[in-house]
Amino acid sequence: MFVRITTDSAPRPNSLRDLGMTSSSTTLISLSEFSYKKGSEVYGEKEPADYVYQVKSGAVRSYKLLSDGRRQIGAFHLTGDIFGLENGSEHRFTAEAIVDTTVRLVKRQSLELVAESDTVVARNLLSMTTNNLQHAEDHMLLLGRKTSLERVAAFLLEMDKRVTAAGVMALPMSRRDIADYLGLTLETVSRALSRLHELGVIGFIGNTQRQIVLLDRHQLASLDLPA
Amino acid sequence: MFVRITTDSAPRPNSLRDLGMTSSSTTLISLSEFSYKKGSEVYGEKEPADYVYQVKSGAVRSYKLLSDGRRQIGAFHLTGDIFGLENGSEHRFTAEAIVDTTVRLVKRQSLELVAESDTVVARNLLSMTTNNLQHAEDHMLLLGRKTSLERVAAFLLEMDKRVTAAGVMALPMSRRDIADYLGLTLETVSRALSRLHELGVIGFIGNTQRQIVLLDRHQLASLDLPA
DNA sequence: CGCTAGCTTGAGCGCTATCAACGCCTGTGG
DNA sequence: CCACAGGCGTTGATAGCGCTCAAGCTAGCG
Repeated sequence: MFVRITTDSAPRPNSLRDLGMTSSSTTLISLSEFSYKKGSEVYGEKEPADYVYQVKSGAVRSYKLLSDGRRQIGAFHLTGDIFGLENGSEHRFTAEAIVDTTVRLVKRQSLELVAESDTVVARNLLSMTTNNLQHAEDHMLLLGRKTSLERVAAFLLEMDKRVTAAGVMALPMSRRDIADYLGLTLETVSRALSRLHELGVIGFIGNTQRQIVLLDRHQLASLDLPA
Repeated sequence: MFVRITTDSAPRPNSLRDLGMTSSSTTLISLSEFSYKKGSEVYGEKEPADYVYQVKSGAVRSYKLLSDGRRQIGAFHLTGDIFGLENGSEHRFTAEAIVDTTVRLVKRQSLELVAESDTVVARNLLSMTTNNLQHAEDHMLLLGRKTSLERVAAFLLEMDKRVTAAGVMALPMSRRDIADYLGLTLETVSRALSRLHELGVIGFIGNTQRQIVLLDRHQLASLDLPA
């Protein structure tokens, strides 16, 4: 079955290999792997975008910095996510490993070469870009118009869809990362989480505070988008 | 000369006609025109995205609403801008005419049909989507991390690039529209503009306050991005 | 075992929102 | 031609949400 980009439910290509190999093209895309230690940079803003990446294991943050150090994280990339796909020749974010991370990577140029002749690959590229755009559009609404509690609730629901295993969310990122993703300070994020805990909406597991159980998704959703 | 999407300076296709006609395809894309009165809706969020639009004259705002009325404007579309290009089947924003507006429109399906066989058109679609993505990414930084003065300064500089004629910016949108674009209230926008006026950075022309002269672009830029 | 990084919590402050009053311009109808 | 209403913008007073500064706690690690 072929992906139809004309529907909202079009699945995004879920691996770099898929991107290249569903193609009828005979061109082979070379895949390699690379590992980054916690905190190290995968690429920097304005650097030439020579590679496209997929998280094999670990987690990555993409962010922009202002000259005085204010940081806005645009996205978190978790296992399976593809990132670093730019259309121009330069990266528009800095990407950093949040924890020890292994990525697969392909040369961007080889991808473009295939896309040139292969409609399926080209459509997948457009589809991925559109998914990124949609995420950014939703995030603008959050950043521009939501309260701190709504932002944190929305964050938990988003992560729930992506990292929950056996009912427990294991967050790789720190409070500061969450804060810079949500346009808040780490203290405000911490207070919101405490409040959700008091309300019985979430629970913590273990002594690190990064394992969270969603006890009441319905109430969480109503906090995200109030009646 | 063909557009190369591999460069940052790739010009965006600047008309719907271009999108269809630079193509080697023999398929004809039917162009029609339609006019909207000030304040009327071009399309609503979640409506099927059957057409793609280009502003012939006037101005359009694209926004999302929360259930309690909070509004986030994602973009302003001015003369020449193409909007309503969704990759899914539904619009993700509501689009409204800010002033009396005339648009050109094409059926989305016909565009997709051409893109199917025509690499140039397909690349232009990707290029336009990427431009929208880049704008959204920059706007996330603004909404998440900039002060009110920085936001207004950034807004003026952005509009300056797009609507300035003979040194005067004629803004079609109200203070409330600007506020909902910048994630502020209209009072805060008004105060920021007054402050910029006091500082001698901008001037007003006429008795409507929508004609603005940038007296000191350099200072404005330094207010947008402080050292 | 002490040190550091990360998280929580408290106290106080400041920026932006809220509420309100007012002015100006425009359109409308007497 | 004038009176009036409504839309839009500005400005002031006050409030409140989230930020800043600070202290203290815990876990992990050398």
